[in-house]
Amino acid sequence: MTDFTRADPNGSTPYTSVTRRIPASTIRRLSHYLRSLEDLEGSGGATVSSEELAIRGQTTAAQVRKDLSHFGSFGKRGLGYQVDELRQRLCQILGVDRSWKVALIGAGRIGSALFEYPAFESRGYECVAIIDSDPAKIGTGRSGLQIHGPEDLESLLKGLGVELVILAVPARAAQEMAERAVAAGIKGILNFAPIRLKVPAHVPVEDVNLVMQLEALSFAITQRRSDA
Amino acid sequence: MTDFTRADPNGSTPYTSVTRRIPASTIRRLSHYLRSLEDLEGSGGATVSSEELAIRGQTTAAQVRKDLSHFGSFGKRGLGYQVDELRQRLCQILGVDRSWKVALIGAGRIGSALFEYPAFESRGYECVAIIDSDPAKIGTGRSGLQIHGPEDLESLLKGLGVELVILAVPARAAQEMAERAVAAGIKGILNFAPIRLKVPAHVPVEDVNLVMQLEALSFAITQRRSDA
DNA sequence: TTGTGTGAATCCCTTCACAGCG
DNA sequence: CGCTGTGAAGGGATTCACACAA
Repeated sequence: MTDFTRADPNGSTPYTSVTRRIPASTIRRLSHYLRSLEDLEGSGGATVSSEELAIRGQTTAAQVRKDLSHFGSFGKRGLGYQVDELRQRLCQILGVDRSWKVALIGAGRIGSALFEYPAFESRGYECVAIIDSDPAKIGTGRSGLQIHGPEDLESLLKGLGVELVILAVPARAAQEMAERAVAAGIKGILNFAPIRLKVPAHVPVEDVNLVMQLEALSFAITQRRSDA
Repeated sequence: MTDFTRADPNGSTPYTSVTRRIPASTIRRLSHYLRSLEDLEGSGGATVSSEELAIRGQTTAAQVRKDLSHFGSFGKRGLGYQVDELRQRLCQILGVDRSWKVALIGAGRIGSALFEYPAFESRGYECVAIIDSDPAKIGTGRSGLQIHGPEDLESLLKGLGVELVILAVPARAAQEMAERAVAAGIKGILNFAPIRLKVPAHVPVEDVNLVMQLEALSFAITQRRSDA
């Protein structure tokens, strides 16, 4: 469906625009590399090898080089990668060389916890609005932000130019909230509700599903047990 | 490394023990199917087709059948799957046909939020211990459980027979806590710290990395923008 | 000599297509 | 006839291996 087999004039602009389809696993690894590079900036030397990045990211040197090769060639043969330069490049690639306005929909326990997760702001994700349907919460505040009712969703998101939404509402409310957020122009959703959201293909959704991850653990443990 | 190419007498015991390597993506989909089946039990008929499960799980009918075929053949040709029977089977496979004793290490915002996440208990994950290093928290309680200091880790985990650990401590403390938990006999870790834990190969680790997921979103959005 | 960048080979997952059971 | 179960085909991602640049 929607076959974007675009002409590939290859190597046209190796830096900014990327043409080929990038595996999701590559993106996850880039996040790891970025964190490793940040660590290295404090403690390590000025350059890293793919080998070193591989060890820290629990992958292989070839994988590191292949991952990076999707976006250009950033290393020097015989030397490795300039730590600071590669870090900046990865920030660009991952789109974290800027700040993102985020709205929190659902100020329950999980939502609120996230809100003060320190790692968010350090990456430029800035919470600019909180929405919750609980009348007892509306009007009260969290770290300088007032909690609004769901009826304000459209005006808030549009008015503030929100691009990302953290959706942390009960499953039954999630689909509707997602649709309204998309209609209000948001560009991506981090979804905590344990359902598969139906949104237009151009709106990426990342699912956070803790029960599923626990199930993966109990499967792995049970599995191992029943071998042997 | 560690090549477990085991003899494959094939089809020996199609139900309980499984020999072949199962893709992680299959396990994630099984979780979805399980949830769908639970929904169906309330509202739907007594049987489902792979087609129906595929739609609800956002995959294909062939994929559903292939996923299930790793574990046996649970359907009736021409009919589909018995909803209740398949649900039970999936519970067995995922290891949620029993309860799991879970300890929470790190009672910060994220940790505490999880603790009252309703979906956990409904799947049999039972929090039996909370550990935190903050002297102000130790001795106080959360929903009937007292918070213990890190020095009690070993005795608590062993004494209570804890099998799963939710690790929600700052990155710098995570590796040490993980090692102590493993030494205390736990069997799996749900890790919220943004580092790659080094643990023995027989201890499965599931990483929850929200910053990484946000980065995946900003990448996808930026990516899309720089095409066209 | 060292360590990157990359085609080629390999491995693994998904999709296809159909035989076969109910 | 309907729908599962499954070998075979196909497509992607990882790994290999080496040419090449510093």
